[in-house]
Amino acid sequence: MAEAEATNVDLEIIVQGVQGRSKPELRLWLRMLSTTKLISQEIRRRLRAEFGATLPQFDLMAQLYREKDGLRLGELSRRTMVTNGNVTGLVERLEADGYVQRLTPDGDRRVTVAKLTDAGTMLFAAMAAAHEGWLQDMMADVDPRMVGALWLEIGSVKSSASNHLSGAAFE
Amino acid sequence: MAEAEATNVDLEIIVQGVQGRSKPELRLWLRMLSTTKLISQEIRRRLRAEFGATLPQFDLMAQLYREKDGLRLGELSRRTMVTNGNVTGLVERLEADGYVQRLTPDGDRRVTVAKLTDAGTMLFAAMAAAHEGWLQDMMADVDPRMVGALWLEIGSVKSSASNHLSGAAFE
DNA sequence: AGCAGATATTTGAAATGTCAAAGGTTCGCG
DNA sequence: CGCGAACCTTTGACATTTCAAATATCTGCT
Repeated sequence: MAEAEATNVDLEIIVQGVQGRSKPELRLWLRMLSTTKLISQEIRRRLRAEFGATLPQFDLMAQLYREKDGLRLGELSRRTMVTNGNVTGLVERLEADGYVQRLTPDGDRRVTVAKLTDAGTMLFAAMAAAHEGWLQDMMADVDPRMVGALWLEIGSVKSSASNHLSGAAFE
Repeated sequence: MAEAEATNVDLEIIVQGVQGRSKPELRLWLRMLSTTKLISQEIRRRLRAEFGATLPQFDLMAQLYREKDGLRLGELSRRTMVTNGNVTGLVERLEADGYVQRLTPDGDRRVTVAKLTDAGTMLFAAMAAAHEGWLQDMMADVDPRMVGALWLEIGSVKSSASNHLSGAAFE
């Protein structure tokens, strides 16, 4: 016995010790972080097991899927929130596997555009359908009204954070 | 002006295209993910800039900080939600920097216990204080009541996800 | 005692991640 | 025209990440 519940000690047992009590913002952050990690890891496991793909590859393909004409690497980088250098390698591997194609537009030779191949499009469609199902499954016990409410509330967190980034000086 | 808003195209422009509409669970997930990434990256930047530390190092030290007697690596792995192999390297580097100390208890020579050094304790205390401030700052625009509500609601998401993991078969 | 199986950590290969510096290309302006 | 600034991508050095296989050690059972 005693082996199934131990998994949930988590990050939430963090920091707060500095002087004993922990501020609500910190508590919320730790819970957001651990929840996101938990779900991400499950998705990663399933993508690997069922499709032999990684989560970053899935994310990248998701962006390309909606843009039939492909995207510049810099644009891909912004949308996936991944650094430029990283995108280079990601696309390289996906190209080697035949899911993505790289091309340089006539106008500007600095630019590289990445595009899904037919194989990539088909693979992604299958993964996306499964992915959506996994999420509904994992959130099955959450009140549907709460799902909508959470979406709004987290939006408020996101925009607050956006407005307080170090580089967000404005002008 | 007009340069501060382009950053927000995000992951939320993902998947949902498979057949047009997107399920609320998926929408919520994408927002959770992008929000968490946004905040994590900001924290990572600041930890690096102000303390020369990485986020995983911070997480690991946070766990050790609350356990004056140190933790076994396996326990550290569970609490930080990081794989065993990963903990090895993290502790190695922190030990090289003099913030963590590794020792083997008398009873069981399979075990390695990691413990903060005095330097590690002082460094972490400083980082934790700053970290808490950053979070309050980033969530400054969020209604305090919402912070509490979110904590509860995300708890419900977390426990639903926990109950639907592939490995969570039970018995 | 002695060995099979359980535990705990390390190692190794491959992918991802950041940042900073280096490469090309294009643009604007004198 | 011609050159420096701006833009886009790649490269290189490291840190983190996962998984699976290898090591070590301990435990229980005969």
